[in-house]
Order: sequence, then structure tokens, then C-alpha cells
Amino acid sequence: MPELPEVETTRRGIEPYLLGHKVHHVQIREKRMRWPVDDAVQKISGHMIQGVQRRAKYILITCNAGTLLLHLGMSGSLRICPHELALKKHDHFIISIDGGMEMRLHDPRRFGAVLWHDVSEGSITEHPLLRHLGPEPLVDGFNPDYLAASCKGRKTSIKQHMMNNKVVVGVGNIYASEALFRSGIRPTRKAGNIAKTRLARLTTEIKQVLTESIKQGGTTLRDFLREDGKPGYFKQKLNVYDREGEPCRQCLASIKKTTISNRSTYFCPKCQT
DNA sequence: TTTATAACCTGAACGC
DNA sequence: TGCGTTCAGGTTATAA
Repeated sequence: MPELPEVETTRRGIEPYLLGHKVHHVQIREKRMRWPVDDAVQKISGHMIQGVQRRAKYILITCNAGTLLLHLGMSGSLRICPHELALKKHDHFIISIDGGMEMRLHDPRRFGAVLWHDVSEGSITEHPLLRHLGPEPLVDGFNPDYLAASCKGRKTSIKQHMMNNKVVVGVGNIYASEALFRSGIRPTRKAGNIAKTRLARLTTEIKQVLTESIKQGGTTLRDFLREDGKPGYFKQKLNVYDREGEPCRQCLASIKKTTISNRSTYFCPKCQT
């Protein structure tokens, strides 16, 4: 569910409550997540939080004992709230901070993850889940030359290619469709069969759509809420995602829906070739 | 090596 | 109302 803008919105929301604050208590209410939650995550307890960062869709909460890795999966959200607020079903993991506040991970589908990377295990960038990730989409390393090189000889669809975390991180199902629409590229087109000028455009549009969405606080489709429980406002800006049968905002043609590797994919049959 | 598919899980929406 | 079916924003492990 949450894509990069949602995760970044969440990160920015929780950072002021965590950074420089001491963790008083850690509560694991449900161990059955993507991977079993190890008791080692308790090690953050008693430490002052020194960093709240993001890598791909992982949120990294660092103290001098190690780093807590959080992933929101498809249905996860983080919320900052006072200790007294009643717990909800699917509040699986809780960090109590000084001042009576808590950060709660709520994740009905439990595709999310809560992991501990101890300082003794070396740099967090060498964590098995992070080590092989491609570049962040908003950095200079993700550019037309890089994307063109990555596409060369690839027979898979451009949409699948851009959703591959080894190519570039953080581009999920919504923004893949949106960036391809803005670029005029049909999602089913083979990655290795697209002119470099068009890939250059795609590079720009990926950066653009993600940046715009972050400014709007992410996309709320069903259950994404920001750290303060409010929705994001980017949905109103979507051109194709979840708009099957509705008129294209550019040419009025009916938006089509197809399936690429079991994921719903939306495009305009006239604007995207 | 690359690509496609199955699997993880709950809940909302829909049709009958 | 109730039941069954389908679908959902992600990622890894396994198979082809």
C-alpha cells in the first residue's frame, strides 16, 4: 500500500517526535509479521534516537546500539499518539517515548516488518535487505543514462522493470502507472525496446510524480493515513490509477485496465504508445 | 542470469 | 442479512 511518498510522509511525520528522544519501552503485541519479530528489537529501549531515515520503503530508526528497520508492507501505518489512547486491533508494535507519547505500528495484513540490526553487525547499508537495492529515484544517480543502461536487452515490460527494486527503489504500482502515463509510454512495452529519449522523459516524470506526491502528503486510496491519522491528498491528482473507464484528462479516451504480473495496470490507449 | 509465479494475510466491496 | 468471491498500495522465495 504505501509507496515511497507515503513512507517519506510518514518518516517526516514521526521524526520530530523521535529524534533526540529516549525510548522508554518497547512492546511487541504480535510477532507474526512478514518475518517473526525478534526480541532483539527491545535493544532500542533506553536509548536516545539519533536518526530517523528512509531507504527505499524502509524506515530506519537509529540509536547507538543499532538500527530498527520498519517496513509498512501493503497495509501498514505508523501513528504517533498519547499513551492513553485506546489500542486498536492490529496495533502490533509500540515504542513508548518520553513525554507520554507512543509510536504505534498498525498493520492488518501483517506484510510489514520489524527488524533489528545491531551495531555489532556493521553498517546498516550492508543489511541483507538493503545491500542489493538500486538507487533512490530522487538522487542524481538515477538519471537517463543509468535507466537506459538498465533497460538494455531486457525483455520484461517497462512497468515491471521500473518496479524492480534492483533497478530503482520506491516506485510502486500507483506511481509506475502514473509516471508511464506522463511519459506517454505504454506499460506493456518491453523495457529493452524503448528509445533513450523516451526513457529520459520517464526518468524525469518518475522524479516529478514522486516529488509532487510527497508535497501532497501521499496518496490515500483505502487505508493509508499519515502519522497524525489524516489522509494524504494526492489521489485527486492521479491521471490513470483506479480510473478504468473514466475519460483521459488529456484526450478523453477511456482509461483501460490490464494486468501485468498480477498487478492492476492502468493506461490511456491513445496517449500511451 | 532473467523472468514469471506463488506465497504471505486481513478486510472491504460487491454480487447473489 | 448473510455468504462466497474478488481485489488491494509490497516483497521474497521458488520455479521455469
